[in-house]
Amino acid sequence: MKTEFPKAYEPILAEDKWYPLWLENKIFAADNKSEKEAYSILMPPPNVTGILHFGHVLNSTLQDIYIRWKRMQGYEVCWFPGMDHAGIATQARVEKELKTTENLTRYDLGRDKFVDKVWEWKEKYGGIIFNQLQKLGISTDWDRTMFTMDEAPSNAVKEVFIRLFDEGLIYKGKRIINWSPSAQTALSDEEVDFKEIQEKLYTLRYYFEDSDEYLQVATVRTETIFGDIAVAVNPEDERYKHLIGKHVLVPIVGRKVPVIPDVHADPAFGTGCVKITPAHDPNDFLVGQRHNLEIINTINPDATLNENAGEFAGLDRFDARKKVTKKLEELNLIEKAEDYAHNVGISQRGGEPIEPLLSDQWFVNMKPLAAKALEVVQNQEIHFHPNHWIKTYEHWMNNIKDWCISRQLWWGHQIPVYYTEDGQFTAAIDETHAREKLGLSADVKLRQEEDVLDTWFSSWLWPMSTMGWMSDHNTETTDDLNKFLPTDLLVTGPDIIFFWVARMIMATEKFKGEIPFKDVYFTSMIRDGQGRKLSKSLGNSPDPLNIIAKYGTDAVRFTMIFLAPLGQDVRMDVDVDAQDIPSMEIGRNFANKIWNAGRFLNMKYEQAVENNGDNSDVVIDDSNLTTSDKWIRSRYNTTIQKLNNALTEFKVTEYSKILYDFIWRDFCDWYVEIVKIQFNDADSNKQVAIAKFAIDIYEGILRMLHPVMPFITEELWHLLTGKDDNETISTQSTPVPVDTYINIAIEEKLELLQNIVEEIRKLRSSTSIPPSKKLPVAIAIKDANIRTVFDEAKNVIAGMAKCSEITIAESVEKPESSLSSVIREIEIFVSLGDAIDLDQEKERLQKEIARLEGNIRGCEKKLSNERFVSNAPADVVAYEREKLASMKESLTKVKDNLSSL
RNA sequence: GGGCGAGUAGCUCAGUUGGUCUAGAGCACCUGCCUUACAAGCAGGGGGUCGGGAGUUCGACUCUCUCCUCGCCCACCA
Repeated sequence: MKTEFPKAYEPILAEDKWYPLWLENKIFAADNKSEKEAYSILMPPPNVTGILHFGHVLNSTLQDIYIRWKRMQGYEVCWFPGMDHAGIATQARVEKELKTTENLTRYDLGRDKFVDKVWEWKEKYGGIIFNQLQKLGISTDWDRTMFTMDEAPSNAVKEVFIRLFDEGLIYKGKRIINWSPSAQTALSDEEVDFKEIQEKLYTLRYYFEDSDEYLQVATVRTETIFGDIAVAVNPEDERYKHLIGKHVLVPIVGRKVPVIPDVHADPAFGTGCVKITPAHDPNDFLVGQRHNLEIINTINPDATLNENAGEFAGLDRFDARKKVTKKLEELNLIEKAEDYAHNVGISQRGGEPIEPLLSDQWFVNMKPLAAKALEVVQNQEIHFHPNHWIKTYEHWMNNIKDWCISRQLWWGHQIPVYYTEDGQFTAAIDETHAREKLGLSADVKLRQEEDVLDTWFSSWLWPMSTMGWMSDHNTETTDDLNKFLPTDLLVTGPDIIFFWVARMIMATEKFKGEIPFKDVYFTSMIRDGQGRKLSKSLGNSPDPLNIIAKYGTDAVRFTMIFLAPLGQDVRMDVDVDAQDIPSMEIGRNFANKIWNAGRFLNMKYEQAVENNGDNSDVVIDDSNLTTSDKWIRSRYNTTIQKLNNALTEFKVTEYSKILYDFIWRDFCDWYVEIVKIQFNDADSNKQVAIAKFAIDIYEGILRMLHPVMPFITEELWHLLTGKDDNETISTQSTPVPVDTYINIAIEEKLELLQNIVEEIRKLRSSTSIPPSKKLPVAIAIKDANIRTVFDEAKNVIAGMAKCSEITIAESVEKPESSLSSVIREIEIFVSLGDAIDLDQEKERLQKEIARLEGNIRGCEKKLSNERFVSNAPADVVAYEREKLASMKESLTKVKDNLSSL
């Protein structure tokens, strides 16, 4: 029966068919009790608000390649999927929706009802990205999908908080933190980006009491003068030394403040005098602590000025700045105003300038956690790819600061701290335990801390909590933890090396005494044709699903890998209007090439069976293989080795390029063409064997290719093997290289044969003879070994190079009216008859003579250099000698050919 | 200011420990081909003083120094 084999690969059919079958047959399900060696990956949990972008495509494809490759190698594979509750982003999203649909704020609803709303939202929209990820064909164990707010990981979060609290590593403190006025919450240092902004730098006059004399003090933020408590000068600054201890009046406010000595004042900057506002500047806060200064808070959490700002109270900080500046002008208290470019901290979340704000927050003392985490990376227990990220990691670890973990949000893990009315507090899993810890009776009223934890506080436990650690406050170990921790690979962007990678290492070392993963693969950044990062706000990011619909999942996966070298950004031309990325043609064309090769081999096989019956028991062994067959078998096995090495070394782009070159060049361009010729030449009873041999290699190609192109390989594998739909290539073994099949000598001989074929084509193409016209060709080969191979492959050469007849001999007389060429001492003659253009041929040969003479001169010069001959390795010298002799021999032949014209 | 990465054909990039490199591939370009697997294809071709300079070496795209350009990260600017 004929196999139904469409002319072109139609991705959508394969994708829609196989993914549901894989799920149904539980191909991706992991067994933590399996005897097989484990291989596991944690998916970086996408945000619950997230939608698929090309970063996910690259990242997921990389993970899937390793997961599928290891699965085929016989490992017990587990890919843990998960989703992140993304505190600020999600809360903001739901608040916005609440506003537009019901015109309500979260305060209108109250905490409990608002949190219920977020859960509702999550149930409705939260899974979108998982459906999108499934379109990528990724083989995660979906049954293990976990959400950071689920009960099990939430319990782990509580447990860790309590342990760190009890150990004194979590503490509450009044500090200057990064405040996001739009989100009304504190942010960690890592959540603040610095941007250069043009503003005015005002130099203000701080008059001495009862004097016309004044100090010049520069500031951008005139609205902060209400919090001024001192003016600092550098203790070494000769200009001001004598003024230390005197007092000046804060403009407008009129408050008498001291001139104090502090190194914070840089004599080289501005006037060398700096106003000190401890409540609104981190450095000023430190100055304040050193000099025991009062702290006057003048800004509200919503970034309006408070009652300490007098007539300016209630104004927004930026509005207030304008009005205060105007007033200062009116009072003639501004010495000068200059344009000034400086860096301003911007909230990664809201995009507005952060406000340094003094408030009570919770912190983790990170120093004690960093030492071990630094060690395991430095001693290569954990490998970074590319390796150079170690330096960035070391720098951060060595300068680690306390982590501000409290957020003034409602969506997140509420901090498990309980307060009594008289201010005692402790961390506990619930009120009962808290009372116990504080030694209180059951009727004492407690209040839970209202703040929630930074989202990353759950993320850093991910390696443990996904596997059930402390899921019930009790379970230190589980089958998953025993089997799959440490995980093998983490694939993520270098932008979260501090947010996530470093902290996972710290937490897993601290609480489990293990590394969380063995290898970390840092992905490339995807950029558009102009080098800009793909982003929603720039409008240069097409929906990957549209691209997939256009080119097919496998094509997109392959192209991404093909274009994304380890450690370097990827540039792709992007047409957002057309929702197109033209370079995806690379993968699509490749998929089509693979498809058609399969279609052709299948056709030949069926043709052979039709002609001769299914004599598939014909033995295929060295006795009936041609040199060409042995060549492709050698190339195939070499390729398997190279692929394994590439993946082992995390050179995934190389893996894709090796596949591309081998399949397209070696297999399709040469071997399939050779098969055509051998098939036609063969006795009819050998045709089945010829087709089968080629199909066997092709089937191995499919298995090599499956990790990156799962759908087309599954489809073709079934078409060729006729297996039941419930079987899958996913669980077949990866090809294992057979060393004895690798034969470099044969590879070299075939390469020479290819060169000769190419040379004949080249000679032909310089003429006006139609490509379909066959011409007589004669080849002179002195080397008997090579001649034997060429003799055997006579018909192959003839077919590939369009020869009407072909003569191969030790030496041949140059035929009349022929073009000639010499390749590695092998002479080729193509007879043209009347069509020959003698002048053109003479010119060509003269050029060749000049080229050879030039090379010979270079070679001779090298060899006549005493120091080269004595210093260079013997084999290099020998090679040069051989090359020289060969070129001289060739030169003689070309000269003879010229003179015979 | 500190650190990291990159500069090779018009574009995107390979180039393993310095010597089979007369520096490769894909796309783009030019010339032929609808050769019954594939025009999403086949065959052939043009195109680069490997960012500049210096050094080490018999020999440098590859190592060292230096300069220039671009990108990223960290720190910090009253």
